[in-house]
Amino acid sequence: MKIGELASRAGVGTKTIRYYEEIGLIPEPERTPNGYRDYDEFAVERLRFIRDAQATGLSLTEIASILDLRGHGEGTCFHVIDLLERHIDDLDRHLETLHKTRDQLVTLTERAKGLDPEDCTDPNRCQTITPGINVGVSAGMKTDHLHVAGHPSRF
Amino acid sequence: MKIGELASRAGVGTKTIRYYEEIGLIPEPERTPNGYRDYDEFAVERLRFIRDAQATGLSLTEIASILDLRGHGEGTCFHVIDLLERHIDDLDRHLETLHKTRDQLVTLTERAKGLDPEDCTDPNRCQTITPGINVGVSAGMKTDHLHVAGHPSRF
DNA sequence: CTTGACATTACAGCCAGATGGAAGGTGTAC
DNA sequence: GTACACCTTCCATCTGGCTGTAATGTCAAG
Repeated sequence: MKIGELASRAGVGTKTIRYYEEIGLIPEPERTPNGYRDYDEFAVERLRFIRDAQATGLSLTEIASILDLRGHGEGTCFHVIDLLERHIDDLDRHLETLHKTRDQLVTLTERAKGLDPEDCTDPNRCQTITPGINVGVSAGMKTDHLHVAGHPSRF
Repeated sequence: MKIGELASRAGVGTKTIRYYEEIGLIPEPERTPNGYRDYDEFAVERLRFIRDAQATGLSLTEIASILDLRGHGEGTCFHVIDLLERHIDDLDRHLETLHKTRDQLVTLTERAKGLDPEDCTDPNRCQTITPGINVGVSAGMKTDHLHVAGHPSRF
């Protein structure tokens, strides 16, 4: 399949695919006689995996090291297993914060809805975030080593 | 409290705080006679909220619009409530993907551990991602409008 | 009265992760 | 045979969110 089809099936742009190839995240595909990239089914899988892994906070570089486990000897294997285990750990903590903050956002929304719309023009009443809203959340949450993909990356 | 104390209490850098002020995410604080920024307790709350909201995938601009609900009239209120509701929705879907992908990463790790280390040098065996690993995951997951903060933002 | 940690501003630079555009080749449908 | 979508490479640019640097000011402790 050509790059355009792969792109639409995997839900990314063609630019992105070429970029991934350039940084070694996906292997160079076969080429048709006219020079067009020619992908197989597996490529769709791989791109989807990349998207999901990215969503968990793995960087493209980390994903590359996971995808490229073969042919690098024990050391790399252990390194990657370690990376994965630490990441899963961080991810679990992140999920916890996420759940808590989600609930906080719900509270915030309820509150915003509960306000009399007329009060919205009153600078003293329609302030959605107030002291106390965060009580019990974010205390001691250390999720620092975990990070998420760059800006235009949508979940 | 001075910027340094606020920074360490909220778990961010002083640069970050000044940057937030610059983009209007936090209000300009009082100044001491010598020109130093002077913050109150509420500022710590606010910064923590920002961190958590950011972790759920809200951009700083979106957070700003939530934080700045007052004094903008009904329209803005409804707009923000809408933003929040859609975001919570997206977040729920994202959490689902995240949980699934987490499990997938666990599987991947188990698999990597199960491989005989000697095979790691064999390009044909130690390929951690293979067709099939993603089966049942990422199908139809559309979390597109949700996005996460820029690159150095750690969870 | 100097050292050292802190603060100030202004502005440049960095990073991941794309994204855009120019200039040109390909291929199929009408 | 020409429109039109789609492909190619190369290179520049954008975005979000910081982060660093320089040049300078403030202030408490020893």
